[in-house]
Amino acid sequence: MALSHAILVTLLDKPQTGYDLGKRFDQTVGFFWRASHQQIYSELHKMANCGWVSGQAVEQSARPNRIVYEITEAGRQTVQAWAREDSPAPSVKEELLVKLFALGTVDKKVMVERIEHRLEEHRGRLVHYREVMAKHYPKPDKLTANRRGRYLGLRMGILSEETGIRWCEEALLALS
Amino acid sequence: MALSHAILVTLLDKPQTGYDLGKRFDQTVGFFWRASHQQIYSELHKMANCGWVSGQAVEQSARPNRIVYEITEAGRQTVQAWAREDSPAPSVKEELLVKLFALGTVDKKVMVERIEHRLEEHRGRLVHYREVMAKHYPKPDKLTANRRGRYLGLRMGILSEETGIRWCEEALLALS
DNA sequence: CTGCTCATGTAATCGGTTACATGATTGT
DNA sequence: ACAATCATGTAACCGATTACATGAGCAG
Repeated sequence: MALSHAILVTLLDKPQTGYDLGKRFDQTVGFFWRASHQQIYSELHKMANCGWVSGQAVEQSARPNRIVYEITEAGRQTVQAWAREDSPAPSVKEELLVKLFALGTVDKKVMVERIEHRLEEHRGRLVHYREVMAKHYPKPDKLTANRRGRYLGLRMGILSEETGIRWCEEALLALS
Repeated sequence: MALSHAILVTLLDKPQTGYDLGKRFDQTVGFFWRASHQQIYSELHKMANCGWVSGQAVEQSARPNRIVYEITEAGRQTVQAWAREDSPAPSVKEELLVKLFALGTVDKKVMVERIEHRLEEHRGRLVHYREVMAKHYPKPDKLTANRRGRYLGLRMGILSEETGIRWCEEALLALS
């Protein structure tokens, strides 16, 4: 289990529906853990069976009904125990880097284009992260524990993008 | 398909057995794409059916027989076509960062220990990468296309570890 | 009138992990 | 004596992706 924990952590904030979780995932935890809506819904059902969350249907007119999930005491304890465990090294799947290993056999022009494209993605995300930083964490020295965790996550995002940009620039230089 | 391509790329170098591939994966492409031996064997069977590789059994006395796989012309074309495609953004699963999002509810001391442990892992890998760099790429300006690709992969590894170290140090400071 | 947002789900399939199996040889 | 290395595989399971389905309301 692993996605389940990411969901529990998000539910610590406040009760949410599967739909809400899907959207928030894309903005916050999503950088470190991606999940599709199907996965989230099925995981919520499983967790409700385990008693880690409890769902409450909310009737709506002219809209599909919502099911708001709340973390239970058992769920909180699960999070605590999980946080105490050692985290496995992050799993990486970097297709672009695998392609680089075939640089002898592959058209160099195409690789340059791919790296340029990657560079643009990094730049776009970096701009976005910096905006979030300026807006939500203008003074990062005095923060509650909760917000400090999120701040550090954002810092990781910014450092990663900067490194990605530096690597792309270096790679483009080496291939020219 | 994706692991199949990582295998094909490795076979571009020279024909190899599933066992060899498993070991080389841990050293080279393995940083960007991890795979267990079971996965590699079953993938090789599939690829042999597709005609991307051809296997040749080698009898051995007092050792299990080896099956040496070679990339075929069809396999080479598959690599070419795949390299031309756009690479999806790398998928990330960073459990430690997810835990940070629960910093309000979780024991801070435990988190500090986890980050210290992560820091040591980064430092260890960085030392190793720098040794490989000094040994195999002392003069990185004049390289064949093939070796330049691998060099850039190694550079990515070094930059990532350095960034990881910087982030861990920053996080430990923020949590003290 | 086209397409997007809200909101939940099923089914099929693929990719990956874990556990189990064999059996001689070499190193500590 | 015990563990590791070489070398290949099967089977069960879990996790993730892709495709498909529904259906009202609202904006361009």
